[in-house]
Amino acid sequence: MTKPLDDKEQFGLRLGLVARLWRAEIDRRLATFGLTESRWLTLLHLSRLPQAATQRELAEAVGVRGPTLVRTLDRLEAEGLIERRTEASDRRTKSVHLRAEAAPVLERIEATAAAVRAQIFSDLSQAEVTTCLKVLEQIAGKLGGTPRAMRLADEDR
Amino acid sequence: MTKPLDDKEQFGLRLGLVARLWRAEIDRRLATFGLTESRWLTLLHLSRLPQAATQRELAEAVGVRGPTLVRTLDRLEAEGLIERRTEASDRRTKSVHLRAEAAPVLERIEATAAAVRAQIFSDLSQAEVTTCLKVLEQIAGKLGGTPRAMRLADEDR
DNA sequence: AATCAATAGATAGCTATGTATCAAATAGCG
DNA sequence: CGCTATTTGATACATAGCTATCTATTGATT
Repeated sequence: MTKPLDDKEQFGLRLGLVARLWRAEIDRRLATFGLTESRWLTLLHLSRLPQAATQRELAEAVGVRGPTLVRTLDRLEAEGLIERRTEASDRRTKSVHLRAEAAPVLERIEATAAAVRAQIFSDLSQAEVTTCLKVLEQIAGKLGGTPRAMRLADEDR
Repeated sequence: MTKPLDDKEQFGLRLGLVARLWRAEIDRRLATFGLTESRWLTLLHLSRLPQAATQRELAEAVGVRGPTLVRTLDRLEAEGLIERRTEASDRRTKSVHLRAEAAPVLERIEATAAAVRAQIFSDLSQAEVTTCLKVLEQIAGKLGGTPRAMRLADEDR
């Protein structure tokens, strides 16, 4: 009949579900501002990267592939929040810049992200969060996908 | 270039990233069998639900919305792995059944899932996994109620 | 200098997820 | 009985992820 799943058997499914729920919650809260996860995440990373970051660097920071970022940037550019500039030093690259119009949007993003975190972590200890994060990082390592942020430090290969 | 985000700020991004990596690993391993996550996950739940489960029940178990399941079932049905039957008792509903052709596929799925788990959890203690799972459960609870699939799993303990 | 390999970004096509909406069937209420 | 609300599954459309492939540019080798 129905066989119960142990902790490890449940893990993958639960992980996928929580990731989807989290995304949906953010989408719901930021929808009135015309923002979805891919957009706000891109803006947030952009605001925290050094100026004149290239699309490739930004894609690594966000954790998506090039083509995915291209479409996200297309939208953000159409909305007037960012702009792409061709650099003289290497005309293949385009640096991505926040426009002034993005400032209030970023404020809203920061506030919303903080509110969601407050809701999500209210009953969890720092130790639990840290342990869970460590588990996630180790899993990422096993899956050949070292988080992009860490690979940026390496810079070789 | 380092990430100026603390543990909790990183959490959502890391969660989404690991969920995507996990899915990609499964996709890679099962691709030669014409299976993607949505398909094998659906088959797996179907094999663990009581016979004559309706599409609605199956969607809740898998953790997706109706339209998503409809399309997954369309493919599985086209591949001859499942069949939909209209029930006389309520002609709105359709019960979903595994066909005999699905048996070897399910065997393959179970074996692959076990192999992936072995790879992923090899360096993690049971305590860490349990803590992480507990965190995920609490987050799921905060985010719009307990996921239905989990309630089903919990019920048969 | 010319040629070939590598890199950055863009495009196309696939899969998959979601919301909104629809038709059909059922259930409930007057 | 007849009207309305609810439920079930299907469809349409939008967002977003991926790989494969294309163009332009750069770099390296001969």
